[in-house]
Amino acid sequence: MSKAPPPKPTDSELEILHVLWQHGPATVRAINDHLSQRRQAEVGYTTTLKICQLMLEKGLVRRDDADRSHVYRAAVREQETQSLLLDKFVDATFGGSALKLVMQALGNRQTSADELAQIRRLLNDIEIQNSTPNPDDDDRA
Amino acid sequence: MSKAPPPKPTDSELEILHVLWQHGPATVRAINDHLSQRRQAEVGYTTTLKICQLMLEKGLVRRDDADRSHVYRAAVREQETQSLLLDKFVDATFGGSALKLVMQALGNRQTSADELAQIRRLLNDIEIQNSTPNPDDDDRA
DNA sequence: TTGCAACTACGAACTTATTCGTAACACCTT
DNA sequence: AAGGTGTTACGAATAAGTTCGTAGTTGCAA
Repeated sequence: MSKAPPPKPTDSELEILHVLWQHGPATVRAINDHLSQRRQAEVGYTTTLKICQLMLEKGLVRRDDADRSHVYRAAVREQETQSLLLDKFVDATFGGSALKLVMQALGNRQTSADELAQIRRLLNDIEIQNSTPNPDDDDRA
Repeated sequence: MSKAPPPKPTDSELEILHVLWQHGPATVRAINDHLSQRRQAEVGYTTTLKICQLMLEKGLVRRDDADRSHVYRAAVREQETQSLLLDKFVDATFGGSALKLVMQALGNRQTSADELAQIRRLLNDIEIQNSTPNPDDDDRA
């Protein structure tokens, strides 16, 4: 038992992570510019700075402070973070049933033929995996 | 423009809504019992009461106060509420892409053959609807 | 070298959500 | 009628997240 995993990011933190995932390492200035563009209203510079500092303490980002303008980069992967948030959301909103969530997401929404095809492909992959159990499976546990 | 729609429920409020959706109208006592069972720890009775009162003000529940023990019932539908929360979640976590969410939900998770079949059925239904546009569509908008 | 501009650190105000204590009230039993 | 039990109403403490002002520092330009 050495290090605790990074906690669930808050909404504001997630917004900053999106910027870092999409554009790579960035200064607070750059992050703040992206944020201000993404939203309707301007975001206070020190607000963004503060959140970056909090995220650093939580281990959600790392920073390079060699230069005067520190450069922040994501310390958590996009997929893993989304998966973590998804788990909590499924539990809270759909009583833990990922199936209900998927049905709702597909049903109450405009989904293009292309997207449907992608999902079909994924479904096929999953069924192939299910029907041909890999003897090496215990390696990945 | 007459009445504002009920707002997004918080986590605690959602937990109470789950109880009401599942068991129908209930007193605070009954709700609190369900909540205490569902969680590991006991929930304070007045805590549950307070949240019910706040939900009443927000329009998330209605209540019948004819008897001394008021009876609360959900004022919002399960599906609509889940859809509302899902929208926000998809925006915040997956940048608005429901496809990414579905892929993640199916990919990073154990999904049974039965569930996969259900999704396939839904996919078929959607494609049929897409290919045979219904002239009555504007009735449902 | 002086002063301006940009940056970091820090604290405080504000908001929202959660939890619970206490008071007041009604009903029932004795 | 008195007292106990269960209920509602309300206020307050706490916690987490967000926002921003201010102070202090650094580097650069005039």
